[in-house]
Amino acid sequence: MNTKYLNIYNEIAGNIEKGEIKPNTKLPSENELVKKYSVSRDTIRKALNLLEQYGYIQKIRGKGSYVIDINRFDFPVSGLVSFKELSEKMGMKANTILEELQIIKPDKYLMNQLKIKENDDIWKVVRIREIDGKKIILDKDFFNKSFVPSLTEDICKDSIYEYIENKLGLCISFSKKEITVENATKEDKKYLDLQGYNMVVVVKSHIYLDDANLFQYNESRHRPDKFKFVDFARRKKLME
Amino acid sequence: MNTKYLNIYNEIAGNIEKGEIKPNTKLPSENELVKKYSVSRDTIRKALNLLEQYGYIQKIRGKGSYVIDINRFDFPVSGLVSFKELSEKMGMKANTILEELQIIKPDKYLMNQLKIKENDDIWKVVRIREIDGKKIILDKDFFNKSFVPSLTEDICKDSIYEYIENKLGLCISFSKKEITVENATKEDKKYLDLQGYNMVVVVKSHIYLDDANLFQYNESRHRPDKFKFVDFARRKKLME
DNA sequence: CAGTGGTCTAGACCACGGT
DNA sequence: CCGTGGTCTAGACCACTGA
Repeated sequence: MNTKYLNIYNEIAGNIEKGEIKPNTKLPSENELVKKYSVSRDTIRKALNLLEQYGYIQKIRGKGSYVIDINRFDFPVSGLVSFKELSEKMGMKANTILEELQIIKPDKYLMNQLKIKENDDIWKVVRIREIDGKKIILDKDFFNKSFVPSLTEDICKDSIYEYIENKLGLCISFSKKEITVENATKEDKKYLDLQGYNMVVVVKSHIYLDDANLFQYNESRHRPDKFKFVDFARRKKLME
Repeated sequence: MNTKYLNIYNEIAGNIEKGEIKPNTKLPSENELVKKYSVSRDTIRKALNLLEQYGYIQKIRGKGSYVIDINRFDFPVSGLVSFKELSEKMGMKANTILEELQIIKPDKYLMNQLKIKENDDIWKVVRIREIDGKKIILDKDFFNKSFVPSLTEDICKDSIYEYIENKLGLCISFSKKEITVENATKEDKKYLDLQGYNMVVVVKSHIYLDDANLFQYNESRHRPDKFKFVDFARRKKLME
C-alpha cells in the first residue's frame, strides 16, 4: 500500500480482525495516534473515517473511538467480492464448473442491462459454483467485449476479476446489486442441486469501472437455503 | 443543516435528483467549486466524497467528477430507512396493523440477539405491513427497555424511529442486516397473504445508537415475490 | 504543458463528555 | 476545566489526463 492513511487503516483494521484490539475497547485518541505514527491529524482522521465506514469502530464526540463488536466472519458478501476471493476467505471447499463461454450478440434485455447496441459483441460466461460437492450457485456473466477483448477457459475457471484487474489493468470501482427471489426456471433445475426447492435467490449486479463505464452484468442464482447476505449500513444523512 | 460541507452536499445531491445536473456530465472542478461557494478546497472535497460514497458521482483523477447514471428511484432499501419513510418515498398505499405490543422477558435467543440479561425488560412489537391491501410484511421488533422506557399504540402505528429520534433524542447510527430465505412458519401463514408461497425472505437487523449501544433487534419477514433489496457498493480497499 | 483530483501538513476554533 | 472528536482554512507537493 502506498499512502500513509491506508497503511494506518490496514494496520488498525488488521489488529482488530486478529483480535489484538478487543471489541468495546477504546482506541488511542487522535492526538495520541498523531504522535505514534508521526503524521498529521488529518491523516489519522482519514484512517479512522475508513475504519468507521467499514464498521470497525464508532467515533463518539467528546469520548473517543470505540471498537465495534460486529462478528465480521459471518459472511462478508457486502461490498464487491468475487466468488473466488470469498470462498478462499471462508475456507470452503469450492469448485467452479465452466458451462458455457462464447461471444454473442445481445438480445433486447442485455442491450438494456449493458447499455449497448445490437451489433456490439458480448462475452457470455456461464459457471456453476459447487460448494462441498453441491451445485449451489448458477453464475451468468456478460462482459462488454470492448473492455475485455479476450477470455479463455482457464481464466474463467480461475478468477475473472483477478485477470481483469491485474492483467488488463482495469480498475473495478462500484456496483449496483439487486436481490430478489424468483421461481426456479428449467435452467436452474437443470444445472443446480435444488433439493426440491422451487425458488432461487437472484442477485443481479451491474459493475462499473473507475471511469464510470458499465462493463459487466452478472446474474447469480442461489439455492435459497444456502443464501445469506450481510450488510453493514450507516444511517444516511438526510436531504432537505 | 449546520455544516458547510453538508449544505454543499445537499445542494448538489438535490440538483442531481431533480435532474438539474444530468447524468454523465461533469461537475465543476474542485477549484471552481471553491470559488463558487467561497470555502476551502477541503470543505469541497468533503462534500464530493459524500456524493461519491452515496453513488451520485464518480471522481476520476486528472479528469474531474462525473455524475453517475444510476436510477436512484428504483428501490432504496439500502442504508437505514424505516418502513414509513420508505413507503412515503415510493408513494405506496401502505398501512400498518399493530398485532402485539407488550413488555416481555427475553428467552435465550433474544438475550443473545440483544446482548442482555434474563431479567432485563424488552418491548416486543409485532406489526403487519399492508401494501395495496395485501399483507406483505411481518415485522417483529424488540427494544431494550432501558433505552425506550415507554411505547404506545399510537407510536407503533406511526413511526417508532421518528419517536425515538425526535422525542427521545436518541441517535440511530448504524445497523447490521442479514438477509436469508426460510420456509414459512405457521405464524407467517397466519398473518400474511402468502398466496401459496411456502417461503419467506427474512431480514434480521441489529440496530445501534451513536454511542455504539445495541438497542434494537428486528426481524422482518417478507412475501418472496414482493421483496427487493438494492445495494450500491464500492469495491473495498484490500487488506495486507 | 496546464488542469485535474489525491495526499499531507499545521494550525485554528467549535461542540461535546466527563471531572 | 481539559480532552475528545468535528469543522474549516491555506498552502504544499504529487500523479494523472489531455491537448
